[in-house]
Amino acid sequence: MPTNNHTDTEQAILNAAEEVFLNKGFAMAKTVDIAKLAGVNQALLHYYFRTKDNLFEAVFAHKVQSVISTVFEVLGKDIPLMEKIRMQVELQFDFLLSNPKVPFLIISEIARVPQRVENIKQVVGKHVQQIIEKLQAELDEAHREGKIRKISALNLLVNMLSQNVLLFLVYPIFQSFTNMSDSDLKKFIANRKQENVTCVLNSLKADES
Amino acid sequence: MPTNNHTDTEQAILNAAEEVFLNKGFAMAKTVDIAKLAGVNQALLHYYFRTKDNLFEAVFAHKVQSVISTVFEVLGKDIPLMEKIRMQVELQFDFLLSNPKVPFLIISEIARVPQRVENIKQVVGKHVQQIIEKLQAELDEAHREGKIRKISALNLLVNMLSQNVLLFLVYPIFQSFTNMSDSDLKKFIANRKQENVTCVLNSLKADES
DNA sequence: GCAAAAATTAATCGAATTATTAAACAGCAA
DNA sequence: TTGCTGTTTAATAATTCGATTAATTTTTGC
Repeated sequence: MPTNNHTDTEQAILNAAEEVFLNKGFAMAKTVDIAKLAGVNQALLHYYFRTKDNLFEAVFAHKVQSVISTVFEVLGKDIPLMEKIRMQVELQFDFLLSNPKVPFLIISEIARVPQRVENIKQVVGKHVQQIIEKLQAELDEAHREGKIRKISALNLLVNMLSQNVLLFLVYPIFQSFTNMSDSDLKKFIANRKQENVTCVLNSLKADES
Repeated sequence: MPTNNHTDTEQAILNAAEEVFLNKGFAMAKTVDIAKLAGVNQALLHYYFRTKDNLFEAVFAHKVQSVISTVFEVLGKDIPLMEKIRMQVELQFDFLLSNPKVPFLIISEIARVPQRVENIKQVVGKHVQQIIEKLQAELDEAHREGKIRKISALNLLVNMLSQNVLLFLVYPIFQSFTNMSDSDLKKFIANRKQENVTCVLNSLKADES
């Protein structure tokens, strides 16, 4: 049997591991399954990563990185506030559309190892904190100009994430309960992008007296 | 060593199991831990429940039941629509406040056994479907009267659940990232109740031309 | 009180799964 | 050729964890 070079095989293992860990979480993922999916032998996992933990670590770190770099990319930019928020919601949504299982991975991993949170924070905490401060300043400014109600950046972020993330955690339940076909579901989800933008922007509207 | 009677011990085991399953999910929960937390020997779990699966089943069914009976209680009632929606959001929120780990339990269980969804549907699907239809009729009515924008009951439900549920799935991350003290976090969460009501109600406002 | 049943425990078994090693071999570069 | 890297197969050690068993204590009914 011909062989691949180092990086090809390693990448194949990583891809397989990502697939399995995303769908099962750490505890229910079997290294044998990962090996099988990667089309390699179990011993190769050991050769490249030594332990299941190491392999998971590699996958997890990569995913967290992609979340952060994608999901907060826009907020730091210099764009008009409303435009920026709309883009941010859409960007988050698109990311989730291509990575629907990532929220589950992160949540279940934090349930497994609560200390993971500190771990992540050390990598990206500073960055996130700066973005929040900048956003808060812009929100305050817009509020002073009477464009939006008074709102904390934190609450706005929670609103955005809530609207976007939960759908991808629960759509299997939804599909079943509403007897949607797969294509119906796809339409429903596609539709939620606009709905989410609307909700988030509406939540900012100045109070009516 | 003095002993408890049957129901006391059984209940102690159930309580311990609930605690552990809620925090870890099925796969990561260890029967030894449950036994230790209940203050009994591991073999007693088998004496009362025979298998880990049975024990989980008891906990899970109970939780699902409480979700359904609490969380959709108001929507069926005859109350003015806006009032009803506000109450519904608050009721969901209060439930989550007392049961913050339930969403994680349900989501992780469905990831483990996808067929669980059908299971739950058979118990409560009919009920939920009726509530959705009733709600849709009321929404259509209100739209005709120009009070709200056109919206599907399903989208409204997703909005409500999104706003309420996600917070409880991610607050550990939030707390860490924002360096909130426990009491700060408590305040923030308490505050979200009003924020969620506002968001959901705002999302219904008639479109501006 | 006493015998039978119920409750409980300690000890360990067995299955599943992960980690590890050994031996062999193919491809390739020096 | 020689030697190195990547890879495979095969086997097995180690571990984890749920399940079982057999013995012990407690409760209950008579």
